[in-house]
Amino acid sequence: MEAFHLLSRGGVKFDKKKFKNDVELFNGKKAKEPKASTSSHAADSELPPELNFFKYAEGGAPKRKQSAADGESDPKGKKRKVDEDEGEDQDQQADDPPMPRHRVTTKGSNVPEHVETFEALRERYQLSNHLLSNLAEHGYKRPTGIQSYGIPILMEHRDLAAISPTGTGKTLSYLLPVMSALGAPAASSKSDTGTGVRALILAPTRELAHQIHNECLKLAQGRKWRIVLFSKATAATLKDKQVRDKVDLIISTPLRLVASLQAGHLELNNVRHIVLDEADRMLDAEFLEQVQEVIAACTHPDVQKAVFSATLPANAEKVAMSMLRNPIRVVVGLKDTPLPLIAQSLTYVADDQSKLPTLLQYLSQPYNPPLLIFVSSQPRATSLAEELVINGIPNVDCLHAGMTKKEREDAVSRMRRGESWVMVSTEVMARGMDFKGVREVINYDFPQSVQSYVHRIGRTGRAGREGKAITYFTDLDAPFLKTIANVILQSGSTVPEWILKLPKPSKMKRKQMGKVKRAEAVNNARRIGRMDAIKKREMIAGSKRRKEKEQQRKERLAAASTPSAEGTNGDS
DNA sequence: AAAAAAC
Repeated sequence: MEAFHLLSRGGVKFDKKKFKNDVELFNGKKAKEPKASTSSHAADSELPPELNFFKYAEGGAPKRKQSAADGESDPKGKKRKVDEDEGEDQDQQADDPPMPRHRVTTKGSNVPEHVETFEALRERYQLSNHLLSNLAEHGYKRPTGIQSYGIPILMEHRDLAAISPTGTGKTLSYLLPVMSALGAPAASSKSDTGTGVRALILAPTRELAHQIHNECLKLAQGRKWRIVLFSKATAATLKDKQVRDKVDLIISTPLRLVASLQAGHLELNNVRHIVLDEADRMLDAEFLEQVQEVIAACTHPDVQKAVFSATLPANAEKVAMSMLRNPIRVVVGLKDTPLPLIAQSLTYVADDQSKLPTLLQYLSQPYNPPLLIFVSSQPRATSLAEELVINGIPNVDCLHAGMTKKEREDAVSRMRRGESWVMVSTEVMARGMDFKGVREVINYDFPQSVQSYVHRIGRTGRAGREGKAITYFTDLDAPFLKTIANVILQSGSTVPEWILKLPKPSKMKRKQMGKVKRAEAVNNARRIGRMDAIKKREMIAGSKRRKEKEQQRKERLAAASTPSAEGTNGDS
C-alpha cells in the first residue's frame, strides 16, 4: 500500500528494488482490467484491481519506433547543437524504458558547459551535500536534458528561456538552482541576503503551484527554509511584517500575489530569482498584466529571471525575451511538439451528440486507468462526468476551476491515490500536472490551440513512459484539424492521408470563424466531403454504428437494472 | 483564434 501511494504521488519515482516484494505479490494476484459496465467494488480485498498501478511502471504498451528529434535551424545568431549522450530518465533501473535522446540547442553568449551528473554541480558550483542527498533520496540519479543544460545556466545567475517537452523534468531544473542560491534561511541569524522573500515561482493554476510546492519541500527536507504556497490563508498570515520577513521562497499564482501587493501585505524588493513556469500561458493576454505588476515589484537590481515551458509561440517568446537580461535560450527536442512516446490518433465523431456514444463504447472495452478526458468548458466537464456516472462508469471524477478549493484538492488527491479511473477536466489540468499513472488522454473536445494540444496530451508519456492520446473531432473542428494533424505527424504518430490533403485554412477564414462560426464550419465540413467522399461515408457509417450500439446498450442496461441491485459509486 | 484560469 505504501508503495502504491508513493508511486501514484507526483514526482516520486518508482523504485522496483524497494518494492520488489509488493510487485511480486500484486502480480500474483493477477488483477483484471476494469470493465466499465460490470465492475463493482470489492469490499475487503487487499488490493482492489484499480489500485494495481505497477503494471504501468512495468510498461505494458506496445513498443513504438522513435522518430529522430531534430532542432530547427537558424543561420543567424550564435547557436550550438549538441546531441545529448545520456538518457533523460531519472530512475536508472536497468529495465526502465529508455528515454528518447533529444537534441539540445543553446543560444546566447558565454553559455555555461552542461553537466553530466548532479555531483558535477558540487565540484563546479559547490552545490550543497544536503541538496545532493535529498536528490538521491527522492530517486533523482542523473540529470535530464533540460536539467543538465539549464541548471548550470541558472547556477551562474544567468537569465534563461528554457523549452523542453512535457514530463522531462523542468521543475527540478529551476528548483535546484533557486534552492541552492537561497543559502541560509532568512529566519536564521546567519542570513546575509537581506530581509524578505528571495525567490518567487509563478504558475498558472493552483493545482500546479501546489505540485511545485510539494517538489520544493522534497528538496528542502532537513533545512529550515520557509517555503510558502501562497493562498488566501497564507497571504493573511503575511500581513505581519515579522512573519513575512522570514519567508524564503513563495510559490503562487499571479493574481493572488497582485492582491497581496496591492493590499500592502507583501514586499518583493529582496527577490533575487523569479521563475515563470508555463511561461507562454503566463504571458498571454489575461495573465500578462498581473505578471508584469509582480515583476515590477521585484526591484532588486540583481534579480534573475527564468521562463520555462514545453511550448513557446513566437509572440510569447518575444515578450519573454524582452523581459530577460542577456538571456540564454535552451531548446530540448522540438519546440511545440509532443513526445514521440505518446501514441496519438484522431477519431471522427461527426457532431457533438456522437461523442458520448463513442466514449462509452471506448470505455466498454479494457482501458488503462486513470484516463484523463479534456473538455472545453466547466459545464461540459460537469455534465460529461454526470453522463458517465449515469451510464455506470465506475470511479468517475471531475475537476474544473468552478469547483470549490476543497473539491479541487480532493479531486487531485483522489487522482494521486489512484482512486479516479476517469477524470473529466478542463484546461485547468492541461499544464504541468504530473500524474505518473496516466497512460491515456482523450481530447473529448478538440483543443483550441496547438499549445493546448501539446500540453493536454503531455499529461501522459512522462519521465520516459509511454502514453496514448486520442482526439475526437467533429465537422465543426475541421478548420483546425490539419494543424493538429501536422503536429501529430511531426511527433512520429500517423494520421489518415485524407486529413493531410485538406486545404490549409487561411487566416481570413479562421478569423471569420469567430463571427460566422457555424456557417463557416459547415463549409469546411463540405470541404472534407469533397476531399474523399468514400472515406467520409465510411466514417459516418462508423459513427452511426456506434450510435446504434450505444442505443442497444442503453436498452439492455435499462432492462437489466433493478432498483436495489446495484448502486453506482457516484462520486463526481 | 478562443475558453479557462487567476481573486
